[in-house]
Amino acid sequence: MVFRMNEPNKNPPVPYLNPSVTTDVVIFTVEDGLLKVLVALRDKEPFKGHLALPGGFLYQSEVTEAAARRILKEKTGVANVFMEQLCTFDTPGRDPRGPIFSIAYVALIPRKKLAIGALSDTQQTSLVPVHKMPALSFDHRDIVRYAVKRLRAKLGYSNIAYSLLPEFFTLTELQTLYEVILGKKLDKRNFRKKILRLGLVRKTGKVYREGRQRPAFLFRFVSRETTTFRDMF
Amino acid sequence: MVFRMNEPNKNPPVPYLNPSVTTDVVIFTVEDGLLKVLVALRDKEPFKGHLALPGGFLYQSEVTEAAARRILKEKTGVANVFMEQLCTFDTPGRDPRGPIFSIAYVALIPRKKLAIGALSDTQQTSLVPVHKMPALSFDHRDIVRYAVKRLRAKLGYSNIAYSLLPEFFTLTELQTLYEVILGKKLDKRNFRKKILRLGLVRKTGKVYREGRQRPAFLFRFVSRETTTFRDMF
DNA sequence: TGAATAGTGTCTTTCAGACAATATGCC
DNA sequence: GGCATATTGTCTGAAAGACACTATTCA
Repeated sequence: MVFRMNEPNKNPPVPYLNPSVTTDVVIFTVEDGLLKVLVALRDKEPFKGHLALPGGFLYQSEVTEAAARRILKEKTGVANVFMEQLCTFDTPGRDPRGPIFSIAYVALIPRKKLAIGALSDTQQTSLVPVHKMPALSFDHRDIVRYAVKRLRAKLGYSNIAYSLLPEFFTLTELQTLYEVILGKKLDKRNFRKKILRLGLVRKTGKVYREGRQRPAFLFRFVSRETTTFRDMF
Repeated sequence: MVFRMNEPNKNPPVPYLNPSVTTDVVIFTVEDGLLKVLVALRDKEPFKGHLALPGGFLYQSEVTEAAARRILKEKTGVANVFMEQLCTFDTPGRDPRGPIFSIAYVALIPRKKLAIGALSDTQQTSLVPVHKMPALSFDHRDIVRYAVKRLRAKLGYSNIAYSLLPEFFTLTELQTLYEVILGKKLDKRNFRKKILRLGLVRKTGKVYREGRQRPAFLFRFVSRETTTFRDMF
């Protein structure tokens, strides 16, 4: 049986700090050509009715990554996606209830994998573009800003983008994804040179036909293993 | 008054997980041309008598960076040095007492700033080279390995090295520091080209005279502000 | 054959890496 | 003048960035 963690100790049995720990997840996806983050309306105090990152306290014997994956599943219906630890936030005053640490995670999910229901009003969740991030509860805006920085940085030297694409994709699709995440246009020839030199993707024999134009070759990532947070450097 | 955090809840008043949180600090310094980390003999169970990173539970109302700085002060007598958050480690089983998270920090200290007493036998601390890291308690060896990775990576694009140098230094001193941290020799001309192009250091009018050879110009970092963990990308 | 997107090559600049001779101050 | 270290430049290859035309398929 699983128990939900209690509210932070207001009257702890001993006069020591047992800081409460929450996990918050920055869930990235791409929709309508924009990099978006999933935010939810809080149904409890503090900040009831305000937007925040999905998150919550840890279950019994739960580690933070498991908690992050559970939250991800609850909010999006998705499992088995790329996720890594971002950072731990413990700035004093970040939670009005007292010292509560947030161990933040980052997840990347293709838009079409997100269950429609997960974004319905009943779930009180929505996707907001990172360039128009509204005010968020706690220090969640800082967390998102930091997550965006790291996502953009990792894009340049890792295969992190595979998480947002189907197994087979065209180089145009890949480039568009990069442009959306980086927030700027890229030169088609230079992009292809760089991507192919990195050796992360490989051309398959398949082609993609849509519309009446020339078909595009489909590529795939050589490896779907993504470096985890501990390999980041 | 400050209270020390208790041992992790063995019989918690409520059946929820309030994970205990410790802070561990990877304290880097350079000695005898080697990059070294400060480790201490544990005086308590678990792993009593074994080597571990300096660390401990949080005091009442203490945030992790404050705890890390307190631990740093206790072990080395040093304050006001560069320190940044590394990562949070919560692998199940990392602590035999149960789920105890470690929020790891990295600090850089010039060897001569380390109080001699801090390294005496009474303190049970010693400096060990990173390339000969002995077995450490908990998962501290992983933490050190990750810290080294990050230190080396940041060296290439940040002014993090300033923490290990006096305000004024020669380019030869700077190069030697880089060589020690990276664990390899660098070409003098290429190093100077790169460092000067980065724009992190600036030549001062001063010169450094020692021995009977040509004096060297002294440089200083343009800024002693180091990007913090949240600006890392 | 026209529409629409796919695919490709060159030039320039910058940077990394290999490589050695000259400059300066002190004794 | 000799010693010891400081300082400096060139060449080559790799990669980034600017830039425009040809290729292919289908309607």
